[in-house]
Amino acid sequence: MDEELYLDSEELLLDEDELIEMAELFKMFGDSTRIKILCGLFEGERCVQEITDLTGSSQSAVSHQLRLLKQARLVRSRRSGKQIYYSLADDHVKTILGMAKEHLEE
Amino acid sequence: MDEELYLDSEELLLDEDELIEMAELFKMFGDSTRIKILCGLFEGERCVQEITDLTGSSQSAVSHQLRLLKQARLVRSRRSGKQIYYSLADDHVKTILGMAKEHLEE
DNA sequence: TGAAGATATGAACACTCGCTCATATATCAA
DNA sequence: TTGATATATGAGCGAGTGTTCATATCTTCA
Repeated sequence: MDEELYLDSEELLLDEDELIEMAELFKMFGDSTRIKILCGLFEGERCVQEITDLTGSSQSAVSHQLRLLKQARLVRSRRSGKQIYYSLADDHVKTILGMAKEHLEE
Repeated sequence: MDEELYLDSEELLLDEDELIEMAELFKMFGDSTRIKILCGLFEGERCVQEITDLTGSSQSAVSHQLRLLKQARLVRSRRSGKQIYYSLADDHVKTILGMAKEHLEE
């Protein structure tokens, strides 16, 4: 059994659980609606209605996706009156998307 | 129509095509078999048989995944006799996986 | 309390994905 | 050429995904 994979000089080790966790994380970035949402939050928090307008998807679709993004701890939410405001949970989101852009530009 | 999304101070702009391209890229990372394969190539090129042993998947499954990774330009291949050796096409792969690991460790 | 607005949720459906199984292709050695 | 080894490929299947539609929940205001 290869329970752990030794990866490189940077000591990147992954066991079976981390592997699955990592795949789950990347799945979140693997949909253009979700990327739109995440990019829409780059400049700061936005309520669902704003995000819906931004992405051009339906309110329901956006809400379902926001739930997934929240479960993956990529976004946070806070209620203010009738609206719920979402924001990026982590600066790594920006970094990861930026890295991907660089890759695609080659 | 929001044909372009202005994203942040780092000038990350994405049009509709780039958005889809980026989602396609991340989909490649969204499966633990493929991550295993990519990680297995961190230290250098390996032939299909080695990769198959490394991942614990079937030869056929690995071959299918390698084809996808190649289409996504994440790996290259070269033949040497009966074997075909695969290697990472890009150092960004390491960087992206490393970034994800950092994110998960928080 | 009741109506209206904002968001979330569940069911259903079409579509995609990753696997297996069988088979094809390619290369080498005898 | 024949057989053996290495890899690729196509069909088919079960599981998962993203959307829509209808409806539920939560909040404010009158």
